[in-house]
Amino acid sequence: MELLNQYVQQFNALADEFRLKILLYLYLHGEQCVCEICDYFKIGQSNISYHLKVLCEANLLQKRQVAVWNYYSLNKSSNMYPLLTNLLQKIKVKD
Amino acid sequence: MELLNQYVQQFNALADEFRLKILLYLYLHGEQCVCEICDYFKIGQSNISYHLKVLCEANLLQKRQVAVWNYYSLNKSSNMYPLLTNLLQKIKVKD
DNA sequence: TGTGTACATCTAAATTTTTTGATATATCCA
DNA sequence: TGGATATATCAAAAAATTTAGATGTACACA
Repeated sequence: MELLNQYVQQFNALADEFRLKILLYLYLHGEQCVCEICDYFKIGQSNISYHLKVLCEANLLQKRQVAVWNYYSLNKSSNMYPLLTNLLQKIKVKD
Repeated sequence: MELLNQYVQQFNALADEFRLKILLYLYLHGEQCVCEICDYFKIGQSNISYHLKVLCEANLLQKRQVAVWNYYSLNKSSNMYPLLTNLLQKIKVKD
């Protein structure tokens, strides 16, 4: 049941309004650093970091460090990437 | 952002090991009543009812009542049905 | 009508997740 | 070196979810 638990972790990462909004933001704007995401959402930095970590651990985001900045972007090699982008596209169009 | 919140609700319903196991059980065995599910999982009836409700409210399951029995099955008209069955098939094969 | 069964719902307790503020670490630049 | 910035991590509080037991309701059958 290891695969089942991997899905549980991924669905759990996706099951949060704020995290889906972060994913949508990165889908629309491409790779962004934490402070840009903080500015955009007007939410505390430690809270953003927490949600980014949940998304990274579920393998939905990837992180790239350049000097002091940590850039996050959708992880194109995730098994969920096709589903996720399909869904974000629908949200983008509809909302 | 209504669509986004619909996805949040659906992912949330899927983000639980026990609920995924219920879905897998119904995928493999077809429509079952609550007491059959209770027998299978050896878990309290009120707890099963709670999880079935979460899955129904996310539109992933449907319910059919016949006399005293409530039969639950995968909701084939859910937007998630294709994804869900694809995923349950993978879990079935691999685990 | 009375009894048993299947199930939902309620409530309280237990558990988990999320938020917030504080602190720590690393890098850059004067 | 000292200060500023970016970000992770920690710990405590707040909030949400899950579990378990009790109760209520509807139906079937004697």
